[in-house]
Amino acid sequence: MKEKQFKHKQAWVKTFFHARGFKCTPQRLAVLSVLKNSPKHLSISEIHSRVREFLPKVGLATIYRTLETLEELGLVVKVHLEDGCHSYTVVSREHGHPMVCVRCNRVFEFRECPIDRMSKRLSRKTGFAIETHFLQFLGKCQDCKR
Amino acid sequence: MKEKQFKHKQAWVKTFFHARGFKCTPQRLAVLSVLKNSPKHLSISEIHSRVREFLPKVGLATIYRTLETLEELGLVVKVHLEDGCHSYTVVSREHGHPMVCVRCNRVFEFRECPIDRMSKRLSRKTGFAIETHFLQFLGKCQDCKR
DNA sequence: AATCCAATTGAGAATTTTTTTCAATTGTAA
DNA sequence: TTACAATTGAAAAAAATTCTCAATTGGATT
Ligand SMILES: [Zn+2]
Ligand SMILES: [Zn+2]
Ligand SMILES: [Zn+2]
Ligand SMILES: [Zn+2]
Repeated sequence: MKEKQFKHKQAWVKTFFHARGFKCTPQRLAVLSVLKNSPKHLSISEIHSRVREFLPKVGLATIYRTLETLEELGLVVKVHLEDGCHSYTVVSREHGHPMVCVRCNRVFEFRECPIDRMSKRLSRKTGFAIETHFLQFLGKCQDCKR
Repeated sequence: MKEKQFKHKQAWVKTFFHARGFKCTPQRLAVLSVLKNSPKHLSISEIHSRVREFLPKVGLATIYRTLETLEELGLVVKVHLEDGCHSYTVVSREHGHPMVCVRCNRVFEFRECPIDRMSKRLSRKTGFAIETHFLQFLGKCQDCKR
């Protein structure tokens, strides 16, 4: 059951890569899988060491390259924190925004966008043509509250 | 007139530093002034070289330390971009959000916060206690549109 | 105005992070 | 299977950031 779901996902990813002209390599699948299986955002070196558990000879440069690719494909995003913006998390395909727990580092996704609806108003008001926005919430998750 | 305003601002900053237990040094004033006088966001090394026009012997480490301080004091913020989060801009004291032009790099400030009002709803809905949020708009300014 | 002291700085070294290079490997289309 | 462009690993190079420590300095106190 779990395995079937896994295979299904893998297949989907494979198609996804091919449709965009990228090869489906074990390294890319591993990085994606590591991120998908982590409730917390992960730094580059955390990703590296976790990937190495599966593929022991993967180099750090490959992690950098892979994350760049996955980010470009919209499968992962950088997590922006007070002390730097060097960790990553997966995102669903729909436009949503990460809520990051500053205590346990878990990332939840808020699957709404409060910005969309106000974009036009902002444009009208300021003359600025918004193309994209970065929105991220920092706080405490249900478990870490209080 | 302009000079008077400048002096006034300087004095204000001095008080601001002192009230928070920081010294008012030429280096800090220079970094702040460089950022205030730049309509565009600036990278660390851009800041460094501009500061050096006034104070030729300032070291790069001082720029790092100063930016950390100014950020902590809420006088400047990091600008987050697709390809990294390594440049800075000044912000007004009120809570607002930067609109960054991806063409000319100028930063405008949207002096409203669309998030405040929805924070409670989000909390109620998700159980997540928002402490801060990070919102930034990317797009084209009036001059760079079309 | 002179003194004192903790905070800050400059210089450079050290460390860490990121990018580059290139030969070897490997997905994938044919 | 074969062929080839894309991708990778390994190592070096480059860039970014932090650290150390003696010297300096802002500002409080006299
Ligand atoms: Zn938590
Ligand atoms: Zn959004
Ligand atoms: Zn960032
Ligand atoms: Zn512009």
